[in-house]
Amino acid sequence: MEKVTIATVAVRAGVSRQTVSNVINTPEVVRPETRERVREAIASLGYRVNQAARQMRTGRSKLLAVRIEPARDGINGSVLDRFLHGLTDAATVAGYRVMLYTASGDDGEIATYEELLTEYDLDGFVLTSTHHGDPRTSWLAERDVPFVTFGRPWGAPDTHSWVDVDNAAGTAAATRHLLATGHTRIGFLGWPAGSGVGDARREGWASTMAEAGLPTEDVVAVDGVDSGASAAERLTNATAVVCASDSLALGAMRALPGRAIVGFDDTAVARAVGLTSVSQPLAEAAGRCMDLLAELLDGRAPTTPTHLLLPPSLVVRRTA
Amino acid sequence: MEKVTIATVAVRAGVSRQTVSNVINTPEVVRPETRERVREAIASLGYRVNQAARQMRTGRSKLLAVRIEPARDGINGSVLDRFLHGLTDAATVAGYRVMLYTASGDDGEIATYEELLTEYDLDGFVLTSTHHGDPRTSWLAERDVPFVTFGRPWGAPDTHSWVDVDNAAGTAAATRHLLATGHTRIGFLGWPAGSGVGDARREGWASTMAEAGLPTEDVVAVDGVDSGASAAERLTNATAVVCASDSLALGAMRALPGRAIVGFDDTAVARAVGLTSVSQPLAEAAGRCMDLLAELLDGRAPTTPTHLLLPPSLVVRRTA
DNA sequence: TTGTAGGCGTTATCAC
DNA sequence: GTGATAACGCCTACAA
Repeated sequence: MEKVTIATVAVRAGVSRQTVSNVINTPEVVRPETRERVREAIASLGYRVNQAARQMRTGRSKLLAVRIEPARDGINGSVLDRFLHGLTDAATVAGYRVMLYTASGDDGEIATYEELLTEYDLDGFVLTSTHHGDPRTSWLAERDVPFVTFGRPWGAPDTHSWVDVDNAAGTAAATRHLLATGHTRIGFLGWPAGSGVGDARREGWASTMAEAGLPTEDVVAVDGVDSGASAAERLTNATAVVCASDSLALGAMRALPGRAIVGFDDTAVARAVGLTSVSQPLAEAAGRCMDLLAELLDGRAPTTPTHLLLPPSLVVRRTA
Repeated sequence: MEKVTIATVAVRAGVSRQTVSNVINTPEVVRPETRERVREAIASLGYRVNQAARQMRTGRSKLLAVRIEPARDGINGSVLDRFLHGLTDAATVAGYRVMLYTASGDDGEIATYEELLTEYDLDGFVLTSTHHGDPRTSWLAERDVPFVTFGRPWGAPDTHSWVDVDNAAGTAAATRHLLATGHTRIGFLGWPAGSGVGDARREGWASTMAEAGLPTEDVVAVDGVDSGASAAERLTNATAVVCASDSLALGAMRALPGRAIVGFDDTAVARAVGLTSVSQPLAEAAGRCMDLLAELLDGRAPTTPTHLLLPPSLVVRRTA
């Protein structure tokens, strides 16, 4: 299999290399019959552009990067997994490829940006796990590197485009479901205050309870099954519990057998044990991230950043 | 931040571009003092090679590709996740980057190989989920594309290098552990015969039982918690059950409360519910894959392919 | 040991 | 509408 370049195609179609390039990049500028002839040559030769050569000229690599994190607690690791899959799919459709990197800490990640940017000319980044005081976004923004975050910029100004899941809507839906099934003493098992995601999940439950005019009871635990179990034991009145994660929910199931429990993230664990859980639309979120990033990369992005809050859905199983 | 090329460095160090290139690629050919001067220039300018330009000349992209699969059953999705993380880490150390792709079916994957190879000049592939009648390895081998598989070539000749986890050793260890804790009637809950991995997992249990001179009892179910539960109910004599996966084990836990159960894969679910399980050394497997691939890419691979069988370990928790 | 010349495949520019 | 030319940054000859 000989190497097929734009020159090979040009010879076959009886045109110049430039005309072939035009057919690929700006077809409307080529006469239809010529265009057709070139296209046939491309197809019959199985020609494909050489991205490295193109990149040398255009400075664009058609490459995106995402960080793959160690599955922390483990239970929630699959969330990133599903997001990555969706992103890879969406990127392919949009003509991009996804590159992986690992990094420890925000500074390490920023160092990696520099490497990736100068060595591979990366076109853009998708950031996950945004958090309070996140230095990554401003670093990228200062250098005009296109990026989108999956997760809103907690505590920072909304100066870039992001996609997020409406965490509060998720726990609100869970709470409404429990109300509809007759519960009135619905507790909440959450994370310590301060994490944006965790606070939003608590808020969805709290506001729904307030609307219903019902008293609330909530406890706090670091994420984990065992810590969730011991915290749940302090929920003495509740007949039902909304939890900030499936890990906590699992703990609650153990500590409070027989009560209605709802988790968050719809992880494999939830499916396995029949735990009702709030499911994030990860594939859609990934697709939207790609859409926004593509806009940025094509220079057709609106001047004001876009913010997308996607509604999660409740997957009802045995526990509620 | 101006663009720093090899020419910038050359000017700064007062040498020719070629000398800079030599310092980077064949330092031993440059006089030590010159070398040092060039290195200082590189450091102070923050120079990094442009991979696209290098690739144009050398034909090597320093890029590897791995497929990211949709988390099938879900429970076992995290296995790939952890492997990917390890691979990304190992690749970075070896000077490579990992690119992701998705594909449906073996043919779709092969089509993707062509694209990746011609468009991005990929240096090599790491394949996962090898199976009987896998057409991917021969396609790659015929075209002399460097690759390594994580998972041995079931039913096909061992003509390429691979890394795998010794599945039989895992269930054997689980069985020995159960024997040591006093069980004699140890059943097996496995997948239908025909999958290489599943058969190996059964074999480890069966041979250990045979060595101990004990009678065996085993049932079969497609992977899943519910199917595992109903199959487990047919294990009437066993006081302990070794399972081919954590999903099946979860089913067994439900169907046979109080009996000793061991799962396989040490997924998040196992940690969450306290299931004793066989843990695969995924980070190490990924590292080995990278090592073997690097050998291949550097042309310093032995003429006969390398096969690595890594021992898993048993993580003992509450259920056994 | 160091420097010079040429070209990898593509596209932007500017003639025709 | 089409084609010639140069340039992107690097590396491999080869020459000095």
